[in-house]
Amino acid sequence: MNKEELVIAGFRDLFNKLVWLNKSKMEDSLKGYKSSEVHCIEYIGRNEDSNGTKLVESFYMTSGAISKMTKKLIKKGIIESYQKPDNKKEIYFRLTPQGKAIYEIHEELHKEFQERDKAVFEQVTEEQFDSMLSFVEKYSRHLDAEIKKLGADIKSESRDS
Amino acid sequence: MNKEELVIAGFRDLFNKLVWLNKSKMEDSLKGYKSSEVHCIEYIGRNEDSNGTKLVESFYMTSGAISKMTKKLIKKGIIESYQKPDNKKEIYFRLTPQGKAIYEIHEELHKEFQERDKAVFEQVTEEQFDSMLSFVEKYSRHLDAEIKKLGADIKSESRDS
DNA sequence: ATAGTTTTCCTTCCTTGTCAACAAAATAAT
DNA sequence: ATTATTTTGTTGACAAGGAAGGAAAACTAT
Repeated sequence: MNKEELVIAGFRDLFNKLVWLNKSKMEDSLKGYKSSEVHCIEYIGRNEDSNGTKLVESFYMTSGAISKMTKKLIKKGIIESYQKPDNKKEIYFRLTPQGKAIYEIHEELHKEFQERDKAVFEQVTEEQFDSMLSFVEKYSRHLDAEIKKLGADIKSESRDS
Repeated sequence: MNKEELVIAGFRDLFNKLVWLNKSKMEDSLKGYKSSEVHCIEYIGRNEDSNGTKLVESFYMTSGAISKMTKKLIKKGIIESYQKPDNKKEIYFRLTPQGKAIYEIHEELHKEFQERDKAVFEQVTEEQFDSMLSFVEKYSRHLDAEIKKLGADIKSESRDS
């Protein structure tokens, strides 16, 4: 394995561990709420006027899945939907008081996780942070371009048929 | 968001993109095979004497899921199982010729992805690689320790009841 | 104005993964 | 040697997400 593969594989494994561990802790503290639901609550709590499309884009999930999840959260009384007077198509979401309570607990947990991992991050220098961030940014932009290309390909294909 | 969160969130988003994009390309080239199946083929192809437990550990999936996936792959004729003369419990897997063919195509695709992203990685210096790798390693070890702790917690809990 | 196109959201069916209970082999304890 | 515990793998009920197709609102040509 070259270094390129090592970095990718290393980060993938790291993320798997992190997600698994935090998920366990989360579902322990927030009993009754799944980590995917909490993730959704987090997003809606942080972003004013979230709607289905925004959730689809940031979660890399299909619109069908988002539709079902939001419906379930509404049924549970965790979020509520609303519309704007000049737009009858888009449906926005906001947290209910119950949702806000969960959001707060989640924030606390988040701080707990940071505290847990402090020892690791304390050893990272500013230069290392900046270097990693610049790498992430460059790679991310590159992939955006590739995804855009793929989108164009799909369109040109469908034009043939 | 502090730098710590930026790095984590940045990598998470980067990975989501990478997985989504490669998955699309993969299911385009290897029509009929799901990316999860290919992932499994890749692991079995690379690791001599893979068994269920090894797959569970490296995929962070439940043993039920692994059991079903391997059964499906056997049914499709992509992998085959075998046992060792001195152990009637453990079941090992290896690729069939058909599985090996898929493995080869996957390897080709992998090279294609590397070619696609070459421009990004060429800009990364040796020092940056090493710095990222050391970060991944440290963090990973830290999480291993935390996961171990959690395992101990679970055990002590069940001892109470 | 209105006819086509795109965006946004929903529904149904299917696949995949989790959970929990279980069985059998291997290992440990007495 | 016998019994208890752990490891390994399986199964069935259930939940989550994807795919495909559809409907209504919004946009964009004429």
